[in-house]
Amino acid sequence: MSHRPRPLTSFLIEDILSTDESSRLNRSSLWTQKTDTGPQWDKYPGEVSKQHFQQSYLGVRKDAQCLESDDLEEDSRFTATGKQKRSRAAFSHLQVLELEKKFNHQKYLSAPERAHLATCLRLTETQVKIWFQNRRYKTKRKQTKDFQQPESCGVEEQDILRSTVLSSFYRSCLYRPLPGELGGLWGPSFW
DNA sequence: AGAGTCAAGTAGACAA
DNA sequence: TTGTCTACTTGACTCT
Repeated sequence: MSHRPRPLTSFLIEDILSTDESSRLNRSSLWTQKTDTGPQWDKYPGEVSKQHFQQSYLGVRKDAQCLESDDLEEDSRFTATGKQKRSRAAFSHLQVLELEKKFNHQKYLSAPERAHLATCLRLTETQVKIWFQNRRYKTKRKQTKDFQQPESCGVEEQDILRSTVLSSFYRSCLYRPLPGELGGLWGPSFW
């Protein structure tokens, strides 16, 4: 069986509008990822701008039909040389927010902490690990850049972080939390 | 169209 | 040997 990356906008709108979680899971199980990432069905809504949402809305049904009627789209998932295209999961703003919160608190995670965070955020441990690796490198790069460009030193990292996360949140104005997100980690006290 | 972003891939180093 | 680290690079995607 070949591994096919899930297209970014596939089922996006239906995922958001549907309240039938099991049907969403069934559809997402059509796809397996190249890595151990697993289906990413719950990760896209928060990353999509209103404009992109509106554009996607027109095409999503066609997209879903193609997927259900199989291989019409097959060619688009592979390069001209027959190699599989690489997929890039887009974490939801809430996942990023929680990762950032954790990162602010501690730059390195132990294995149990990583496992716990991964479970809470419905990510794999590898995704959490890679995110922290990338985040540390990003921070270091930024510090280097700031050192070379002292005029930008007035802005605190926390402010940049906050604006990034918030703008991501406001952009994705169509986000609706899943039932499971309303309690626990994303409870009312969170905001 | 080109620049920027970011998750994932790669390579080499290190520790247990 | 295995797992994780840094320091990049790659490739898909978004924004302007």
